[in-house]
Amino acid sequence: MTYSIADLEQLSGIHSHTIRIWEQRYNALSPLRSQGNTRFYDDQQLRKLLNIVSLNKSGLKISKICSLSDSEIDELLDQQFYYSSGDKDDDYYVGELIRYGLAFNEHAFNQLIDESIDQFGLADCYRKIIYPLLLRLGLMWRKDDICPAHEHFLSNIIRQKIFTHINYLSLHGHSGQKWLLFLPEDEDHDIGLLFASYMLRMQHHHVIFLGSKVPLDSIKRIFSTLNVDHVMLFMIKSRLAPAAQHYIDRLSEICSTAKIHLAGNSEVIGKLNHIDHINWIKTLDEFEKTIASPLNT
Amino acid sequence: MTYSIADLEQLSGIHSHTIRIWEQRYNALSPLRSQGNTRFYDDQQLRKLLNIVSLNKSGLKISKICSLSDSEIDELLDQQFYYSSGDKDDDYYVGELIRYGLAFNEHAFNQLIDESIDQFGLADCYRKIIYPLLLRLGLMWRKDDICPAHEHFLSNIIRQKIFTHINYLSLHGHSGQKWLLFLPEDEDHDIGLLFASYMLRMQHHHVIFLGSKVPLDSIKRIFSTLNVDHVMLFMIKSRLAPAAQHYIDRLSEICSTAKIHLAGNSEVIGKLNHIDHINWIKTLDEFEKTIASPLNT
DNA sequence: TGTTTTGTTTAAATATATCTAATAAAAACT
DNA sequence: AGTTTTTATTAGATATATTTAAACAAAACA
Repeated sequence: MTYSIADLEQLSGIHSHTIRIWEQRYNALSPLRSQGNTRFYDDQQLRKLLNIVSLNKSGLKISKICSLSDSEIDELLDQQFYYSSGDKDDDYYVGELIRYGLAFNEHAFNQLIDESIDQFGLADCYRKIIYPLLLRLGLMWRKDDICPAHEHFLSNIIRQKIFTHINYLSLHGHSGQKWLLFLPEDEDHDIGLLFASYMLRMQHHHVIFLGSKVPLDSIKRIFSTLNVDHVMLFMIKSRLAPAAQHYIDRLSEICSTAKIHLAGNSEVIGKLNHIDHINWIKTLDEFEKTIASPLNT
Repeated sequence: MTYSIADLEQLSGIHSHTIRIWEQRYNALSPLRSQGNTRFYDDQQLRKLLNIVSLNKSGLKISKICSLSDSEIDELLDQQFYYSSGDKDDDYYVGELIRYGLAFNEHAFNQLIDESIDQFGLADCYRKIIYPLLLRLGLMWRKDDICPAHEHFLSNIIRQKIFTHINYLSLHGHSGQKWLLFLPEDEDHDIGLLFASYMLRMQHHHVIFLGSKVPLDSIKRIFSTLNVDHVMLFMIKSRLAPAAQHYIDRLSEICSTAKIHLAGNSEVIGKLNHIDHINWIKTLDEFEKTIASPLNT
């Protein structure tokens, strides 16, 4: 799998011009070249760019970042994420689960996660274990400690768990409000959305779950027939500000009769304009409060 | 969402040259044009192309197809798929489920599908109802009778059901052989693969399920550590023959120590060369026979 | 405020993709 | 076998994306 500089622009939210000048000035990336001298990039390079962007957003200067060795960058990335969750037991669970995942040991993974779901309930298990696990997986991918196969293996087991618990809840009637859940066309990671679906159902809300990669045009076609009170979506990927803005503007127009709830990449969401009418969900706690006491649309 | 002619080539398996000449000679498609006169296409046009290709593969001449009206094409498409399954009850189930899906009525859908799973078991329910339902959904999308939101809604409930039943099975120990299941990077539809995972687990096989969009590079990196006996994947999308061949050749090289099982689009698979070592699974029955009596690798 | 660092804009050149049109080759039909 | 239909190949022209390089603007910093 290789990427053009335009692909990198989309995936990182950094203009191609800037990517080039970082290369020229700081040797940030070392792209491969086609016969005709056009740059192209592999996963290794994509990861490096995402790491640079991430450290840059956390305050480091580009020149500084690019002067560091790979191992120094690794350390800084660790510092960004590996603050202890405060609870040693939780950290232990996460570590063990990842160990099992890397060994593709489904049986052991299942036992441990089932045990912790039994103990804490799915909601707290997600907060304490699954969510930190997913964060760490993302970081490990960026550090090249795991490959996509590991991530797919683990996320499908987690998907299985949440789906199973949602299935138990389908006995619940819904007395609450009507929520429409989906991800934009170019987003893949639906586990957070799936968990939101679970939480809403726990509170007896009525959920229409569409999952990932739903074209906005399709939402437009069906929206008026749905009579939903709330729309919830995640924007997780890095994006160029104008693209994100355009998407949210269109969404707002299409879903003007519902309250929109937006979660995800705060770097992207933070740069949006005209979102006073949108509920930006920054933490899981905020989300729980939102759904506990029904909002007025 | 719009597509370039190169996108259409990938999605339909028809060379861009041919797409252009079909337009010139038969007015097959009516692309939009950029300022600079470059063609681009919308979902409507993509569907039309896929319909034309499908009818063409079933034996009709291009010139004939393009002389037909939209409604005549619809009829022919129906004939291609709507042969009765032989059982009126099953057809009724499928129809009702789709009705509920179009209304986003999860409760009714759940009741009916749970009832039929209780009655037939998941395996027979898949064969009689879920699989025909998915086929019909695909056809309805191509006829523009449903939009992606409907398809996402329905397929996520079905995913929920299969995941739940797989979760029950995780108590099973595995005494059988070790299977690795995944889809190529550009494939989305994982329900068939998920069902295969269920069937294998029912037979006490050991399954490593990776799901959709796994890069082959990643398979390469982990394959040697896995010691799997079997690799199973689907190729569902239309592809250009050389691209499909290249993928299978690489896969064969990477997974040379395992038996490869391939299912999906017979138009694509049928054109492959050098696949004597690959088990082409053409029907569900064939698959069941394959996994009932362990193969020698 | 002045300096450094960083990101954006411009320009002209080149690479890549697409366009039209004509011809050749292959496949299907009679 | 000959005709029709369809697909593949070629060529030159144009559109779009990428390249380098320089100048400019904005932001960060001291």
